[in-house]
Amino acid sequence: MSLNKNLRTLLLEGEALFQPSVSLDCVIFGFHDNEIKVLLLKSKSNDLWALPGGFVFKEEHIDDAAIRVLKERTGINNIFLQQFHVFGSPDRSDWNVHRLSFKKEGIEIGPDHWLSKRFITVGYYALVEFAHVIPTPDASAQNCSWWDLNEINELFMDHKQILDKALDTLRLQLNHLPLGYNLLPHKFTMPELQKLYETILNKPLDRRNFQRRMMGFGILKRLKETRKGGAHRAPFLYSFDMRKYRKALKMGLYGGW
Amino acid sequence: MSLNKNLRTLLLEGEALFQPSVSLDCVIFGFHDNEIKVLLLKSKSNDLWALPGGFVFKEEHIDDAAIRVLKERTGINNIFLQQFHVFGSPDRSDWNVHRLSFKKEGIEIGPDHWLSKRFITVGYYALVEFAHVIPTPDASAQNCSWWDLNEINELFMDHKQILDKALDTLRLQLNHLPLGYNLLPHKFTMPELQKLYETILNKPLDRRNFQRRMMGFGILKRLKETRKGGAHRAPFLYSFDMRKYRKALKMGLYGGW
DNA sequence: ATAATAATGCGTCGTTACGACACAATGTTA
DNA sequence: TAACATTGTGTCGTAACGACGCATTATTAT
Repeated sequence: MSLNKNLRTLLLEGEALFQPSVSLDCVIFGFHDNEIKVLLLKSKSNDLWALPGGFVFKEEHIDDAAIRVLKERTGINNIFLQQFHVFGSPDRSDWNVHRLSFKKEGIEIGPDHWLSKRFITVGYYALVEFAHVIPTPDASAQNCSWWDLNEINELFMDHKQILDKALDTLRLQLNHLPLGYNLLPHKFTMPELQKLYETILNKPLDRRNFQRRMMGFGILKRLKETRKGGAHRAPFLYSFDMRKYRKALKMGLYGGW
Repeated sequence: MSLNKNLRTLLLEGEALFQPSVSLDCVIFGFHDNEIKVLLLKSKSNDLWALPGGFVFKEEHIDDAAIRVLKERTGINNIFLQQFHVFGSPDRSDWNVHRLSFKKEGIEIGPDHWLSKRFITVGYYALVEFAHVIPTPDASAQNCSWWDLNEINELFMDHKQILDKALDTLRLQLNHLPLGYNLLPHKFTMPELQKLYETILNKPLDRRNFQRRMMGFGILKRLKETRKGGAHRAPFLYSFDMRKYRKALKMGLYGGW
């Protein structure tokens, strides 16, 4: 089996290829059906789902490694990607977990195997346009698919904590980044944008005040089209005004002194 | 010489003691004479100043390693300490720099020496009370002292970039953390607190509006004492109201939705 | 002593931001 | 064609905030 071969290659040659001790894990956020989605991998050798992650090549920038992983799992370039935390507990994984996992695949690894050693992992979160993603498993996974944020309970190792931390960071940075540009399609309606914010903040917002505030930022432009086909009055479509958007990013965005 | 012995120990035994590939560097901020200060180390074997840094013991949490470094350089426990970025460029150091540095000390290290390898470093920034710090050099340093932020130009390797990034992060997080508690002495005056903000933000603020806003946060209490001895009217002393301070931290602090 | 000085304490005014809410407009379905 | 649900737009009152005036007070100069 081809994937299995890739897995063996990883196990045998990984130590020579990758920077030791360091890994990275990506929390890939999407937005669909008014729900926050997270892209997860189902391990072949383990019943738990996990965040897509990877290792850093010996001569690779760690941010480039994250971009590479993202590209491999989603097929997307130019992803909004951000470091958010380093998870450096000495017991965030133990080699026995890996041993048992790989044993199911008929592969034996000992405590001295490079994968059994302690890894410090750098967390990245990504905001991607749901519809553009082609979920693609890696060598060690049998499945790759979107999960509803609210339905995620237990994950592999400390990945649930990593996910939670990513979400906290996202909420903290909400007022500093023009959310939506990366998560929504090019054209979107105001109610859709509002739903996104409501979902992330986990609380309802006033329709009219939301619109006033959003428009006040001056980075949205209303198109002449409306979204017909809905069950009621057709809402206008909006898109981000890239000129003002970039300008706002440079100015340091909203709020503050 | 004792320090030299420590240095040799580090060079010879480091590989066995420390997690490979991973280091950490600390940007230690202080505030004194209306200036932001940064604690720097002067290498024995190099003319450049550097951020205090260190490595992570095999069974040590990376955050604990940062706490340990901070404790060693400043003598302070309970420091406000925060990860802010991972610097993972493959060429952020090259082994030749280390080779030349140590050569001056009469120590030869080759490209295969563990210190010559590539390191990915985790940046931490700390806010400390200037007067409590006892600057203490480490084994590889001949000097440890405070520098004026504005007078820092070139630093060892990429440490200037790390410093700049720390400062950016600090400014971004200004509205989310009650600055001052960690940087100022227990009792302080409103003009002192204002100077701190002005220095970090690098722009003047209105005296009266600043006071109104600060008091509005409800985490300061005005004492009955004044600071006499200044050249003019004696300003009141303030201190943080710890009960309300902690409460504010939990509530998520100011601003936002 | 007494006045000059300069920084601090405290308040006002006008504008803007924002939460709560009312009402009109519009596309779909019964 | 009417009922309905959702969207578009505006108002009102309060709170936040920037700009600014004036009184207060500790030190210094005369």
